[in-house]
Amino acid sequence: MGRSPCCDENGLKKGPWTPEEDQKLVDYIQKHGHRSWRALPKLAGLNRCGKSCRLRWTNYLRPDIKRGKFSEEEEKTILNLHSVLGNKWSAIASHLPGRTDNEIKNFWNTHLKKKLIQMGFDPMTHQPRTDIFASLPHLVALLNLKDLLDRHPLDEHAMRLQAEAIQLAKLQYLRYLLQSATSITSNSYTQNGTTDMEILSLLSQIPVMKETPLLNSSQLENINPASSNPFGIATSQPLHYSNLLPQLSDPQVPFNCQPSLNNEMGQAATLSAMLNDGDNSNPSDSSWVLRSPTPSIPPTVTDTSISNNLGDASSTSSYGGGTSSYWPEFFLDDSIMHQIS
DNA sequence: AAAGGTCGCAACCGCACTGGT
DNA sequence: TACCAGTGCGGTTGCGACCTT
Repeated sequence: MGRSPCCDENGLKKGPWTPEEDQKLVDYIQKHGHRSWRALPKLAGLNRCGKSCRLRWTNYLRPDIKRGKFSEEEEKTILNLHSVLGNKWSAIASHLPGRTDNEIKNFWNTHLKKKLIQMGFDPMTHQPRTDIFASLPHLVALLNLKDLLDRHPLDEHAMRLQAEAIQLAKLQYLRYLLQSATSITSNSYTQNGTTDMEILSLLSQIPVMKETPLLNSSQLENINPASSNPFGIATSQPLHYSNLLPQLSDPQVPFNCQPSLNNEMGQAATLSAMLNDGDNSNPSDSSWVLRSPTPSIPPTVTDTSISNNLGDASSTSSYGGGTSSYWPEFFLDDSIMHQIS
């Protein structure tokens, strides 16, 4: 309020800076500093507004700026800090010497955000997306692709990549089941307006996986809100996951490994065990150990493998490729991955 | 080889907020 | 309290590089 825009004067140059302009700005700041950005352009002999000079200096010309690609370490730092700080780019930049907030923002918007979305994580919450219905058609296509590939075997490398993608699809699928079980108990419409019948229609398109059946047809039918959910609990009653997770009260299970009511993966693990083997819900089973929210060992599924399977070979990052200390919350232990597969 | 499309990045715009006077 | 300069941020644009057809 009560403040005039800094760039409302006519005749001031905009757009890309020339090397001559850069030199003028650098020379002036090195000699006199930048006490007043508004006065600086005239004093430095530049036909620019003060704000433009400030941005050019802080985002490009500052001598301590580091240019070039972000390292894997920087990428992990950004992901970690963003999960805590959100879009506080300057705060994040303060932990990355030589990087500007604008540079980090651009890197986030062009790379990291896409990567998280591609992997099924909400880029704002860093948790598995709850609007899984939105990506369900994508997963259906993925599973149909597997069905196709089963009939047309690939070489060993391609098959390994395909298997990783299928594992991820299964995880997404389990999350979907949990989400649907919850939403079914409260509302027949999901957040994005998808009806349960539409979801069932999509589910019916998923080919049966002979070697690793996740659900048989009757279990699929049980998702129908008109009958009951996969837990065999009347849908008119809310789900109480604590009833399904006796290990919650097991003092031998480390606190950060105990799935809470909000821990989707804990619920997914429970469900996966129930679906794969009705008697396999023994809480003392070592495979129940879950990753803490900041696991030291990342999962084996890489974005590269996923993108390869999805036909997008543009992403080559090694995110989650073996040394990352960052991972969105609630990812499954390898042993659970084995249970699922 | 050329045209069109896509992507990544630097830079800009507008607004909100903070702190000093 | 009002004004002003500086700063932070989300959103957007322009353009060059690269890719695809």
